[in-house]
Amino acid sequence: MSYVDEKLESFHNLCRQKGLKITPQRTEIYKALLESKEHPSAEMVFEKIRHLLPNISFDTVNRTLNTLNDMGAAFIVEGSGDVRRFDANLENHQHFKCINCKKIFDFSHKTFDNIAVPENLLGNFKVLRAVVYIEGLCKSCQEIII
Amino acid sequence: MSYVDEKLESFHNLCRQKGLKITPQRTEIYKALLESKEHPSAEMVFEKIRHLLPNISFDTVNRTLNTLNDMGAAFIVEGSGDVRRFDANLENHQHFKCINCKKIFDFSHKTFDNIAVPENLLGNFKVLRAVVYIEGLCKSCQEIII
DNA sequence: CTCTGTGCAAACACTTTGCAGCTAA
DNA sequence: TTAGCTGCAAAGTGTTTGCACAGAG
Repeated sequence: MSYVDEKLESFHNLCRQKGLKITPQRTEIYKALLESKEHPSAEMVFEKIRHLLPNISFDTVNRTLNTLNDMGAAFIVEGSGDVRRFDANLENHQHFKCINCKKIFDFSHKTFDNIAVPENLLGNFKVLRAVVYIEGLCKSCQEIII
Repeated sequence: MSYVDEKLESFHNLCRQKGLKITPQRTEIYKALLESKEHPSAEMVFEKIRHLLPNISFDTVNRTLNTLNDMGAAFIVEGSGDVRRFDANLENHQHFKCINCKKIFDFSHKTFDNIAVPENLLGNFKVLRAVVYIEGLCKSCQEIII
């Protein structure tokens, strides 16, 4: 079974477990997100799958992406301002975001996986996600802007 | 000279340096942001200063906050989704954001200041900001949601 | 058969823009 | 005086909601 098929199967299991129905839309949206490396926005996912499901509405895409985020099958990429971007890759990895072209680049730096959350926080807060996130200019934007 | 006055003076210097005019609106908006600990949104800043400048428009507040961000006197707080929140505290510190009530709590953890950016990133990207950001539930929201 | 999900449209919330008059330098 | 700034209004952009019908379980 391929990687995507495996992921799809556990996604379907997660749906069942949460009492959510497995619809072609949900499946395609999840698959599109899984296969994309660009951390797409709702709009980008919509464009990606409208040829597969010609009748799908943008709202369904948007709503479903929120559902994926709520159920934990994907998450909204951290960032400052701008449109929501989604990521179905739950493996430990970090993001570099170009503040000019808004492209998001994955990178993986062991030290940033499971960074130690300070003790005094743990007492008062329930930590759900500790994220290291880097912002700057990507190669091509550095050249353009100077 | 008080802390706020000092900050205000260097803000005014920064304005002059960038060729931006020092207007009462700009000053009050910057001051409100500086004195606030809640990482306010444009709306929150607007509410905070409208009694000082009764004729100020929301747009000026919003526009000015963007200007502060552009000129480097403040920045947009990282997060996932939601309204833009601003911070004029440029000192090293980290944020914990409650995903339920959206409150942002500052904390300071030496290890997270100036975290070492991986070498292979530095070659390809111009790093402007490396952020550690923690998301979860604050004490009161943990109790309510359960 | 039942109950959730979808598509459509409209509403919302937040942010940006254009412009005329105003004001800091 | 003259650039840049402000206030107002309007337009944009992205996201959410309400509802009837369709479709998964």
